[in-house]
Amino acid sequence: MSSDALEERLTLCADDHSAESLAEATAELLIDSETAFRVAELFKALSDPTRVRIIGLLAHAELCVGDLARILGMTQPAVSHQLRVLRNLRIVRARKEGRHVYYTLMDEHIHDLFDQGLAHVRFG
Amino acid sequence: MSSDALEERLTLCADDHSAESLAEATAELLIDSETAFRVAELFKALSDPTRVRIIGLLAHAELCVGDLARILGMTQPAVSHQLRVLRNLRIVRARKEGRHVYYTLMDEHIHDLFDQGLAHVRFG
DNA sequence: TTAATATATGAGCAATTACTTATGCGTTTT
DNA sequence: AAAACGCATAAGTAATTGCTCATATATTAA
Repeated sequence: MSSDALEERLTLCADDHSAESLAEATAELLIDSETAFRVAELFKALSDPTRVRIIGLLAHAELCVGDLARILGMTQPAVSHQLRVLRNLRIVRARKEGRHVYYTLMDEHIHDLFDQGLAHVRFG
Repeated sequence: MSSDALEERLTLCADDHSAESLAEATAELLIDSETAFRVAELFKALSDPTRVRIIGLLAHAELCVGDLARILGMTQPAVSHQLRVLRNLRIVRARKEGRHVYYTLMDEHIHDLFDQGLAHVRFG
């Protein structure tokens, strides 16, 4: 669902630049502020190198907090803080087992979104 | 290319938690720091509500800076600053014509990545 | 129970961010 | 030529972020 075949890409800004006619022409194109905030929030969760590496690991393996910290060479609280960010935005899911907490990615949708960003950097 | 059918998702952290065996098991899964930085940088460009709205507009229309500012109800320098962020990361492309500068999204890959994030928020 | 382990959380700090106002540069108009 | 327009940029500022160390909570072991 990348681009709609029915609609051409407009080029505005030709003659009239009044706020009224612009608002009319772009009313449906302008993303409302709540949606914009939530989209930004989702991408923000993926916008830190540490979280990128955590997601990259959890895309292929279920890991507990301590092992994530050891693999990344970071302190346990630092990793826990980042995991909380990812949990709050439903990027990862936690499964408690004894005194360990195992993390994985929430779903395939997140996996795809992440892979697409990774692919864009690797073969872009 | 979402998930590889050949590989099962591992569950580590079973018995041995030594740094050596973990490093061995996850060596290929761990994203190198430069790649992690660049992926984070890409997502960071999409992680601000103003930039999300700009990208949402440019996904459907080619617009000059002044009109973007009018549509968004923001000052022109504020929009210019965000456009520079997007330009530096090759998210948008600028086309100069007279004293106007028209912006659009760089390519369909960016369009798809953005749409996927938007869809995840809207239906998901 | 007491001690040890695994994780989560709170406070504090340096670095970053997104805006503001002021101004500079290039293009068009008169 | 000068004036007006469109955009980019610089400096400054309040708010946010990602870490640190210290501590709280929960589970298992002795």
